[in-house]
Amino acid sequence: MSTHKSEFIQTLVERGFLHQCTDLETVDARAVKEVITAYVGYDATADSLHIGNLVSIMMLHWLQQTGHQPIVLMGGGTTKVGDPSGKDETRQILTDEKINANISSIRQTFDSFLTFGDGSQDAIMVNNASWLDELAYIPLLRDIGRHFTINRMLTFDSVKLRLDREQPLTFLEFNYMILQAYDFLELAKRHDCTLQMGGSDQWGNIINGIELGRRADERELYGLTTPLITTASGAKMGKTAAGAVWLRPERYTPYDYWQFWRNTEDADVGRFLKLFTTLPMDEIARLDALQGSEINDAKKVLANAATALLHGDDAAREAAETSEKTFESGVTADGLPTTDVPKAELESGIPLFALLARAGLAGSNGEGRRLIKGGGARVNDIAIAEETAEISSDSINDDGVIKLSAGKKRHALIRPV
RNA sequence: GGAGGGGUGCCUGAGCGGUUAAAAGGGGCGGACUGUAAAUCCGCUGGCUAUGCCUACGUUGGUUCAAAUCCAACCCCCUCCA
Repeated sequence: MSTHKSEFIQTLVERGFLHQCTDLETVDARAVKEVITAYVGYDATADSLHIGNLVSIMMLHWLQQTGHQPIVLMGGGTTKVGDPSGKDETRQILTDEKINANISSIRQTFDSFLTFGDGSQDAIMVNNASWLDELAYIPLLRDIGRHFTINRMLTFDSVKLRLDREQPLTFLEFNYMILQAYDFLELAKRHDCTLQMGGSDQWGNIINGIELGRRADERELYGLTTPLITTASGAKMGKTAAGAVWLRPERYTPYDYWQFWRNTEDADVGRFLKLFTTLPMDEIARLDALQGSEINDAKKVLANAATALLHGDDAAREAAETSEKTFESGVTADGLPTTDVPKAELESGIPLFALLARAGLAGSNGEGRRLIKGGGARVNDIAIAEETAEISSDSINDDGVIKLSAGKKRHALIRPV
């Protein structure tokens, strides 16, 4: 196989971003001679994106780095309807204020990966509410609906799978692909956007946009998808006990984020370095070749690089230091999550299980008790086995805090105030 | 509109009058082994300062000493027919 002509496609391929493309040769050729404008769409259902979105964010990053223009499309309009994909959970109706607040919070994440501005290669963020809100039903049916045949819509996986499993598919959901197709057409008209990127599950929706572009406006549009990233064990990435791994620090601290990457499975390190860091390929090849416990060094590099990319160099360094102290030197690090407890309360003694719950290491007092019974609870690194043990100010260590641990990895500090 | 089937804990899914805070598996948490990895093995997995109390099997009532289990109405889902 010959290598690709454009830096953009070359980068995507060698780093493992490319799953499918509607016309790789043409996109490759165009990327050589002109600035390509491409977009990825994101829903605004929460105030933060998560690890699952990171692959496409990195792809936008490389798009810009290789000389092209990224568009971040926020689904402000589609979120108002509620994303119909997934199960038939009751959709949360979000208010406009909430959606807009979500969008501005999410925007901050993109500032870490993209350069926004007015230049030809500067990224822009747009909200599909600005056109979807104004759509009128009859004109939409007449101008857009006429280009879709039910016959064809029924062949798309998103629809077909649902029908095959004999699961209900509402008319609303059925229309979702039309709205997304419409987004692509609108972006093509407004911003001369010619490429839509997304996860492999978006393939059908992307195709629809491309077809609509050709039929409604004689535009030549392209689509490109990333593979679904799973861990080597087959688990969907980014689903941890506490829930999703969020990208906003308010939801998921830089320290936890660093730890998330540090705990990558051996088999995933090379792949993740390529996808989630911007380290040069030869450096990654060297790290990927490490064997046995040396792989831990590669994991630290991964954690440092990925955290620095999202949260900045300082935050990454701090997280690395806290981790080093906690796991390798056995020193109490002040970068751990800290809970303030009034001195007076400590004087009179607090049951350990309650303190574990307050520090967030246990979800309830009962869980705290179970943790102690199971032998996973430690105070200042000393295991406590007595379920009703009380902690008082006697436990305050030389650093003026009490260090609590749940298992080997989860630590927190109690600070008397 | 008619005829059937079904709604159980984070998820899947058993139970079909008391011994049921509810089998089993998954997931999660903890322990052992390691390298803050994987695999494996073991324990735990509703809440409550707790030999007890409270809340839970779609909703609301009822039968019963006793109901997730029986009855009624209602809500929701699925299949077939129209």
